[in-house]
Amino acid sequence: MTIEDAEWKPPIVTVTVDLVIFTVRDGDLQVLLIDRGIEPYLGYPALPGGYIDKGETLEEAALRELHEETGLDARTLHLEQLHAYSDPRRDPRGRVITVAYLALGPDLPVPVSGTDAAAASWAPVSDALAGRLAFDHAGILRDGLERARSQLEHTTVAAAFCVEPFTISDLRHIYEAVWGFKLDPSNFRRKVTRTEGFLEPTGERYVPQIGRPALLYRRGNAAALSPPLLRTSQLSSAGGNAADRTMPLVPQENAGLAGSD
Amino acid sequence: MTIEDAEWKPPIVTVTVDLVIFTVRDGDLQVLLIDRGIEPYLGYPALPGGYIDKGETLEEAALRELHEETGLDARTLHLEQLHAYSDPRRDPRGRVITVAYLALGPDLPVPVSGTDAAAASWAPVSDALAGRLAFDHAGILRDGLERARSQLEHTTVAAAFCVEPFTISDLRHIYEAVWGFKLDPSNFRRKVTRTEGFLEPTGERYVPQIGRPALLYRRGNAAALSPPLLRTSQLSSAGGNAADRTMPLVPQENAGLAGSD
DNA sequence: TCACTTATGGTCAGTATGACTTTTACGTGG
DNA sequence: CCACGTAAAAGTCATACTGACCATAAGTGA
Repeated sequence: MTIEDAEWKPPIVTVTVDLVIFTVRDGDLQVLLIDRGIEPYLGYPALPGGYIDKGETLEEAALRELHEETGLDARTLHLEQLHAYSDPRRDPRGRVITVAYLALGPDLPVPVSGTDAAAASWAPVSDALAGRLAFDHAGILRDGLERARSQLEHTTVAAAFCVEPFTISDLRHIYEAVWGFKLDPSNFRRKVTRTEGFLEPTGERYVPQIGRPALLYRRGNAAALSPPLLRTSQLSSAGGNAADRTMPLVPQENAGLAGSD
Repeated sequence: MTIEDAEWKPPIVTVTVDLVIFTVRDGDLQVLLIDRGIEPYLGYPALPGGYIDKGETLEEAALRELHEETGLDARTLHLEQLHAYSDPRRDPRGRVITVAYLALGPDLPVPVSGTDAAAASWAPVSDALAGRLAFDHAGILRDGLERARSQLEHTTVAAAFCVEPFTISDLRHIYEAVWGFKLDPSNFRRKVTRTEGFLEPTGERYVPQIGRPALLYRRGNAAALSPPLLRTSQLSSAGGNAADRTMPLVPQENAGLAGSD
């Protein structure tokens, strides 16, 4: 932060936050999108977001937008900064830099159409990426997806997708929805139960319509998963039927080192 | 990015980039700092950085500042976005949001005092964190250190610290400097040589003053390290002498999930 | 009762790793 | 020329973790 010349006027920049809000509904990963009510990109789906207010941090702005769009707060879900996007041509109206946040939460009441939530709705990530999104939001969504997938490897955030109390199958379904392929139930159970502080048994159990009752758990207080639960070459069909194997949502992963901009 | 009211004026924000530039010199991790020539924080050490210019991306701004401070470009080193810092009180002059970048490079000619590099110099990270830094740069530096340490676990960036060609010992010294403790030479060798694409043998060898000559390598084209090279409980003394075990540079790690702001 | 479904638990081989030992290849000083 | 010191390179071995797979348990409904 070198300021050599007191007369120098820094370029005018507008700063916004955009939110990649993920949940798992009906067995697949969904993202909250709004329909843009104004130009540019009128009518296009876009990530929710907005300007930062004077005197608030980016994270506070993200939480505020989140609350406006979904009625949720930080106690219910996980929020983390994703990346800042700054292509000078990303917004035709001028110089707008956006800082994207990733929010992960359980399948909730459905977007409570808040104040300015014009038409917020959940869409499967695969659908959202197949169509067009406003601005550079497709790229932001891709980055958010990759971050979410990576976080599941190294942390216990997957539990943030679950409504407590939950079963190990519920948790496994989160992994399967986010990663896009099936996991071996037995090996998955071994991993998560042996990871100290991932799950906290409630003693209760859930009796389903069919099949053996499952034990119920709550989130533990561990944040990190070490050793990690890697998603390399997990191609198990878990039922002998290759047809129920879900395809990856995005064909190419960006496994690169450098942060893109 | 919801813009409901065309009359609404977004708050005025200034955006800067700050750089955490690491290298390994004399066996320990050093960071490039400048001495602030103006208020606020006159005379305090600070991370190099500056305003973004009109029409350039944050990454371009980071590369430009990097070049001004060190004379280096992206071909020589690794650059990635770290985090955006937005506390409204982080700069007493007003609303300044900064996006920090992490740069990793080999020990080079020394900072070429460029145009506005008032007094740029390398300082051991432990020293920098022990003293005071301008603004919130201590926190940024801590985050950069943690990111660098983590990157060494999962990627091959450590090679970005080495001048080609290099020996496996050179590479191991990078890990030891960044992580702050010694590694077992034999196990380290096994890991890096068996990781496809990490090292590319040159066929040449380096004949040192003492000891057996070492083979020389160049960077391979692999970016990811899987399985990762974890730094958990690596407490080997590598020579039987506990005294040469380096202490961690920072006592407490922030291993949390959520992005801080 | 059996059939069906899912949860839970166990086996076993292959891989990766930490701790440790052994051998190799230099320069150097007797 | 040889013993010595040093560090690289290579090997050993027990343990941990994982993927693939098999077995049993605990419910519901016919």
